[in-house]
Amino acid sequence: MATIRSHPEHAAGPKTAEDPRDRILLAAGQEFAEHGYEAATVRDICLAAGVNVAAVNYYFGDKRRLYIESVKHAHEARVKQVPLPDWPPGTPAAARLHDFVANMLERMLGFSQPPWQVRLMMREVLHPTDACRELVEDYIRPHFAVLVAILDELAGRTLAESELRRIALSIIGQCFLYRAAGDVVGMLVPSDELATLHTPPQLADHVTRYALAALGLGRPLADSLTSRSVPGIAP
Amino acid sequence: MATIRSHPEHAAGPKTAEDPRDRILLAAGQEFAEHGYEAATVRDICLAAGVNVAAVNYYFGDKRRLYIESVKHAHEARVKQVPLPDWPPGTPAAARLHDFVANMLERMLGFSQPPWQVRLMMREVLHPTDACRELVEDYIRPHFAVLVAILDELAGRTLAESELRRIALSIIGQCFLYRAAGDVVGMLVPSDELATLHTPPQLADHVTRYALAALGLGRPLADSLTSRSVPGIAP
DNA sequence: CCCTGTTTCAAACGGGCGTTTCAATCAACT
DNA sequence: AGTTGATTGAAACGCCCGTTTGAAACAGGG
Repeated sequence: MATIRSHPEHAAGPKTAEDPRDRILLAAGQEFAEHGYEAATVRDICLAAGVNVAAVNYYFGDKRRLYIESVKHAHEARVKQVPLPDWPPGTPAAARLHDFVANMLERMLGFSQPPWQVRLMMREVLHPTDACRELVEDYIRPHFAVLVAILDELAGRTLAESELRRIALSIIGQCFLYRAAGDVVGMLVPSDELATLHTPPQLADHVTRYALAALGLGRPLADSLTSRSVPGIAP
Repeated sequence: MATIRSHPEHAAGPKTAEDPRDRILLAAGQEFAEHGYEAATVRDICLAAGVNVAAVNYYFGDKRRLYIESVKHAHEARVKQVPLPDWPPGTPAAARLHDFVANMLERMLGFSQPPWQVRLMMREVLHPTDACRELVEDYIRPHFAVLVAILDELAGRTLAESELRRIALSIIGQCFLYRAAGDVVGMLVPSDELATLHTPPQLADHVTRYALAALGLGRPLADSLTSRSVPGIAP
């Protein structure tokens, strides 16, 4: 038995000590996020995970089920990573709106965490598959409800639920654009401006200010004083 | 041979509907829009176009060049199909803003034209390839400049260019969400509400009203509370 | 030790892909 | 008609895909 035990790397892999199943899930999430379901190959996934090609079939059955599992895995990790703020009672609705927007932008654009998880979920949002409905129910709808509640309070409970939803979607859309079409935004905006005015904190201020002004609760974006700068969120 | 019949050189009358090159471009645009570059197959494209598989190589060289040509083709067709309104001098800026938003929504969501052209361009925006930069320069940037000019006039030329760009992106983001994440929006909003309040005309009204209110030029969306202060945000 | 069930491995299978081949066909002109 | 060059067609090529195989390596209890 002169078979060469060419187990790829015992030390060079990301985390060789973990279960092969977890390593496959990690590598699959990254590959699917980067290239999409069709273009990602199980061979590349297994190479990155340091396992044999047969392992994906052994642990997950086939490529489709591996994909669904990796989406759910990334989703659950993300929920634990960036939870919504836990506002103490009495926190003003306007402050909660700003926190909510900042949280959403940080989750979508923040560099503090590996980007592939959000990229993977974005793919589901943009081109839904079987994993999408679960994602919406567990992850997106609760967040949406929180935003609607904040807006309801901000508007003094004078607006219809349908109108609140439209305003909520307007706010989400502004954040969504930067995540989904960030490359095009980068082409439309000078690069120096991009680095200074289109960062998550700056955008959170802008989106919040825009919403409050539209609701008649803040200073309008355009009046005689705004040409310089409207003070953002005071520390 | 690597010779490509890139364009029919003979000056004879173009048989528009029967030219194999055009039939391939049409079918390719639909297939690429539906399934994406990787998942679309040359065989399906040729089947739909009613030509032999060798034709795509004969006319375009390879799949990649066919893709780029089909994106440009769809783009040019779209520009001719839905041009920007030609406002007579003196048209109020607010009216032009509403027209602009309605035009953009109609172009993105309208049912009056085959949807695959916009779907194809959306793919480029969401996951740029070689064809993207050309698309931005020829198609998106001029529209963006028109929107910025409208906003500049609306704000009485008091806002910095950078601020105008941010507001413009806010407006575009709201429209973009419905196009790119329409499926998720459909899950978050009751279906009856979707059919009545989230149509292109209704959305155009909403987005315009939202922007005008934020600029302090229209009635706030929640106008019963305009006198209330906003603790925690504005000084 | 052997037996038993689980996990890993190299190799291969069948199929679909983009691409190429080359002979057949067509259109136009001499 | 014959010639020529541009198109079309059926078939095949080589490659890589997801998946399967069957045996080797491992682990634990008798």
